Amino acid sequence: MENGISAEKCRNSIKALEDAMYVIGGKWTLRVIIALKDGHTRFNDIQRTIDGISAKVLSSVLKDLEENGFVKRKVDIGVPIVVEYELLPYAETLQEVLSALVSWGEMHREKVIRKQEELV
Amino acid sequence: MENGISAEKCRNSIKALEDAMYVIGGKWTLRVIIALKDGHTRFNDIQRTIDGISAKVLSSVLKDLEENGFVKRKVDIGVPIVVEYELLPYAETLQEVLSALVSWGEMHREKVIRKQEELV
DNA sequence: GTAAGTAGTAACCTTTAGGTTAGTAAATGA
DNA sequence: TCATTTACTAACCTAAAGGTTACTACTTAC
Repeated sequence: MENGISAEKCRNSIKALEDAMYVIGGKWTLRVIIALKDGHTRFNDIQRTIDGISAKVLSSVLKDLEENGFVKRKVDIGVPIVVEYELLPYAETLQEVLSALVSWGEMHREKVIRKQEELV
Repeated sequence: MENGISAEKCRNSIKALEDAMYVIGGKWTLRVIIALKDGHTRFNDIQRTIDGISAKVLSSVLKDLEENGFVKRKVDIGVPIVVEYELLPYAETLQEVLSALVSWGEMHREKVIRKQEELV
């Protein structure tokens, strides 16, 4: 385990893991991405879709998503002004992570439920 | 999008996602799992392996991992008492999540670096 | 005339994960 | 003999993520 190459590799994997968690590990980040995927493109629409999120938090999540290249903010200057948030292709790169997390989460929940039933 | 079945499915996926993030989303959780995978089984050994983790935090992470069925705590009553933490097979179910996160993190970092280089 | 919707921001507060320091008690090493 | 190692725990503190409330200025609907 302690030869140079594999230790280096291991450190890189950990770094990558932490980078990923930093970007998508927020409480609301993935939910906002899912809402956008689901076709909700406007601020209040997204907020209504995601139960419990506040305007302040949604605003900051959207800014982070923009900075990270997941989302484009489009402003239509009209009457009234309409702002739309559009998922960029880069968001699709998360697909594997998302589905791995979802299927693990489902599996884990079933396990937890089985365990609880055993205790009854 | 708004028919009953797919909305229900969507809500379940989100729930699963949140469950997963709740279990593995802590700052140190995945790193502790990796250290255990790497063959570090004893408390101080793990702590030395993971740069920056405190005894208090390691202790609580290990307790959570035990509760979630990832880890078994084994006590050898001898002189001195030796405690060993052993990864259970259940931890292997995380493999897909881990590798998806690592490869996404690597890809994302490269993208960020490229972007920074463009700016120079 | 007033309520509600548009997309947010400002100021403030709370919660909690995590960090810091110190200490246990017995054993080994220098 | 003094420091170090073992596996932690207790008490305390901090930072930051997130929550709450109120407000903007304009428009449409009732």
